[in-house]
Amino acid sequence: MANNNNNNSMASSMAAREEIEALLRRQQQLVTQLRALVLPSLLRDNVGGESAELAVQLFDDVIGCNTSAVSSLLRAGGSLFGAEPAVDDKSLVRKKMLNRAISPGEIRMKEEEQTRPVRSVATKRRRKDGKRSRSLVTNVPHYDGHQWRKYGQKNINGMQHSRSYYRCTYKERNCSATKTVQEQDHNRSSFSYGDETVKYTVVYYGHHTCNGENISNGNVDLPQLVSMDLDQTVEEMARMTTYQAQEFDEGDLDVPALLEVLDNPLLNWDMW
DNA sequence: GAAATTTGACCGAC
DNA sequence: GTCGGTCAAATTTC
Repeated sequence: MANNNNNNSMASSMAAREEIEALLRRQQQLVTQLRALVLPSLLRDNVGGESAELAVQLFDDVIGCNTSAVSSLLRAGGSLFGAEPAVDDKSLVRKKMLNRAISPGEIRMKEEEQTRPVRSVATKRRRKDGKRSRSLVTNVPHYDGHQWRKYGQKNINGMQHSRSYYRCTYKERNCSATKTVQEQDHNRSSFSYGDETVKYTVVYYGHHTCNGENISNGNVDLPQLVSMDLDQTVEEMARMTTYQAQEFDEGDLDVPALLEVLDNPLLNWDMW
C-alpha cells in the first residue's frame, strides 16, 4: 500500500520533472532563435556598436541562466524527483515514442539506429592541420554572420547527402577558418512529426583572424532569413519556431553550439 | 571581367 | 586500399 503511494508520487514527480525540463529546453530554443533574428537586424541597420554588443551579452546571459537551470534540474534529479529506474536504450526509445504517439515503423527505425555500428573515435579521420572544431545542428546553415566561399563538395560514406566545404572569404588575409555543412539524413534526424524541415550539421574549424571586417563595414552576409523583408522574416521565424517545437528532442539540443549560431566577432573566439 | 561555384584529381591519415 | 579534406582548372553567375 505504502509502496503504491510511493510509486504514484514518484511517477508524478518524474512527469513534472520532464515537463519542466522540456519547458526550459524549449525556452532555450526560442531565445536562441530570437537572438539570431534580432542581432542581424541591428547590424544591418547599422545600429550595431554598443547596442548590438549589449544585445549579445543579454541574450547570452538569458541562455546561460537557462542552461544552468537545466543542469541544476538534471543534477538534482536523483534527490528531488527520485532516481530514475535503469532502462535499456530500446525501452527508453519505446517509452519516448509512446509518449509522442509515434508509429511502430518509426520505433523500428529508431531501434535500428541504436543497434547500428557506430564508427569509433579511433577510426575517424583526423584533419591534416588538426584544427579544433565545434559543431551545431541548424536549419539555416549559412546564417552565422561570416562570409564563406565554397571550395569543395564530397559524397560521404553512409550519408544520403554530400558534404560541402567552405573557407572564410578573407583567406588571403590569413583567416584560416573553415566549415563543413552536411544535410542530415531525413530519417536519421530527431523524431519528426511529418514536417519537412531540413536540418544541417555545421562543423566549424579554426579561428577567424579576419576580425569580421565584413560585419564592421556593414557588408554583412545575411542569407535566407535576414535577406527577406522583415515581415516575411518574422513570419518565417514563427513558422520555424513551430516546427522546432513539434520536433523537439532532448538529444538535439547542443546549447554551447547554439550560442555560436551568430558566429561573429561580437562573440569571443578565444573562449574555446 | 571578376567573383563564386563546381568537380575531378591529388594528398595524407587511417 | 579507402576515404575525408583540399586544390585548382573549368564553368557559371552577376
